[in-house]
Amino acid sequence: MTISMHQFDQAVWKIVSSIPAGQVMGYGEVARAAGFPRHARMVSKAMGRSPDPLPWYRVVRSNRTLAFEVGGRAYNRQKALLEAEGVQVINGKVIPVAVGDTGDLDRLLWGEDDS
DNA sequence: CCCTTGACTATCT
DNA sequence: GAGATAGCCAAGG
Repeated sequence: MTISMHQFDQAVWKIVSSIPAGQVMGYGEVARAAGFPRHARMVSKAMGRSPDPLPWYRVVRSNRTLAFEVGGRAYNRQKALLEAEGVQVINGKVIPVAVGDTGDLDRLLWGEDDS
């Protein structure tokens, strides 16, 4: 018989729900962890098919950016949820809690400018 | 069966 | 670092 994507879905749900708060995973990472490399695009569909709410907002692109258009509705929702867990999101880019202070970054995060 | 879509990724310019 | 290009793979029309 055919091995349906059911397996994939279950694996994805399990992995995504296991992502600790304040941490994020890439779509490709999730797919790989689920045992289905190169199925990054399917991860989103699998999450959408989940019967239970998942921390979908902890899943980002491989380059650590949000998958939605900056400023978009879904984007703002994901950004808010992430920041509620201490994860900074600047212009679509996700910054982990343990961010190195380089001064430049400091200014970026605090939105400071010359005076 | 062919073509389009998409919450993607890697590589090159 | 940003934009373009190619590869990827399942689902739906």
